[in-house]
Amino acid sequence: MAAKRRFQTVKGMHDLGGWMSLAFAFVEGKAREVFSLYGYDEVRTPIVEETELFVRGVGEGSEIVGKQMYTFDDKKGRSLTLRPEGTAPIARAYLQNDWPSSGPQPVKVFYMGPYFRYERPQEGRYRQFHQIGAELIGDPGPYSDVELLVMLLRFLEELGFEDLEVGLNSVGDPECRRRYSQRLREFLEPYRDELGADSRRRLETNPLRILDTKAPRERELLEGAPRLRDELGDPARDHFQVVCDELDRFGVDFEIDDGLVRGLDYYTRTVFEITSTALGAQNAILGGGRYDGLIAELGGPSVPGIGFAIGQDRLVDLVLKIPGARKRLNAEDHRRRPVCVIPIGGSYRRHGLVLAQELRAAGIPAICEFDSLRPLKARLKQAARYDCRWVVLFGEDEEKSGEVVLRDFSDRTQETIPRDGFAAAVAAKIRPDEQP
RNA sequence: GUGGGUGUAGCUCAACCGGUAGAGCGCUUGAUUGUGGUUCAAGUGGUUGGGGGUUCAAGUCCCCUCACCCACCCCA
Repeated sequence: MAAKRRFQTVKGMHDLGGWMSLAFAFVEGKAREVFSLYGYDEVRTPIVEETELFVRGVGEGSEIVGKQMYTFDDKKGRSLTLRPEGTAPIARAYLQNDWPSSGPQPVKVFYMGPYFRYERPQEGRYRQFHQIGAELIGDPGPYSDVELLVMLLRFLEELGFEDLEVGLNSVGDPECRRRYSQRLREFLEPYRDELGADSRRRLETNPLRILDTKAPRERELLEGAPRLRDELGDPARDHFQVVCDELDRFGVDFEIDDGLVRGLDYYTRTVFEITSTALGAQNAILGGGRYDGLIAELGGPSVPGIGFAIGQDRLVDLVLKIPGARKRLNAEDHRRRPVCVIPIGGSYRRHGLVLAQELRAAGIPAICEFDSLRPLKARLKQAARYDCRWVVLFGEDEEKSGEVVLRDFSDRTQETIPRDGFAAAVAAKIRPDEQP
């Protein structure tokens, strides 16, 4: 009775294959390489956490906690949530595993993996998306901010990006924010009627978030608004000054963006974002900042931290748009299969298996086309589809003469070589060609 | 959550004002027996996303539903 049904991925979640998976692996490899250079270690935290972790960590008032979490009860009635972001789990791990006393200070870690947010999908925004992030926990000073940013930019450079827009701001300490929120509220109150419904609500709950509105009328109004930066207390102001000065000294091209306030409640002081105009509406490829109060909020000691999260899906989109990207990815593709072994005749299939094994033992990626009942023609076509450059043929004739046929697809030539030690001979032919 | 757009063969798309579905690519086989990427020939392909309605007749009109895409929102 069951009607034929075509299963497909859940809304907003996708299979990643072909160029996508290549680019994903490429980006991940570069992240490991570069972040390791800066002394960061990789960690992997569970994909599911206690719901309360995110409520406390990300903030009850945030959009994420408010309406975007995949939350469910397990069989014992515990409320669990698919992680919507990476920093709170890292903070949890920091406390749970007592990283402060089990390793060097400050703690430097990076991570990558899938994250989940229940939103309406669109370009660059998916329900399962992927982030690559790093966190530096335990140093309050501005030099850590600078180093983290320099590392980040180094990573992006290695990927082949030249001119990305780096936005920087300081959202100050909690006291500065409270003070400023009050001032902003007073400033906007007279224009209440000109604000959109969202902004009006934020006037009560979180006036800061009004700053990054896209509504033209609201942007106009904000032109004359007091600036958060002018409201910073001395410590926050000095901190930000050092960050800016040092970034200048490193030749980092950034822009101070007064409207840059991040959507997660835990941010303090330095916040940043890197955007690209090549991305469409979802133009932020990464964001981050300092979160000096987060660890304490989760019940730990008062320990400062700073980190960032890169939208891997968006990053990969951009990587694939870089001229020559595909060629570069192919060059780093470990999955290439240069040789295809084709045994001719049903009784030679087991020889195919053995020949292919010998090639692999010699370090040559090889596949075997076992379907010996099809015409040789069709099987050669398969070899071509696998992108193989070489084909090894072995059948009755070869067995008699103790040879194998090695065919080169690139120039349609072929030769016979002795069966014994053929893998070494093939390797010798291929290797020079393999070197870039 | 709110808008707008789109669903026809594995893929990209076509079908005038309703008349009962077509092309390219792909795939399979062949052009003498064991040789690919070109060419030629034949073949394979679809309950037009699903359900209901109007009509003599629906891919085409109406309603519902589902899915995908884009934007708002939000963020990575």
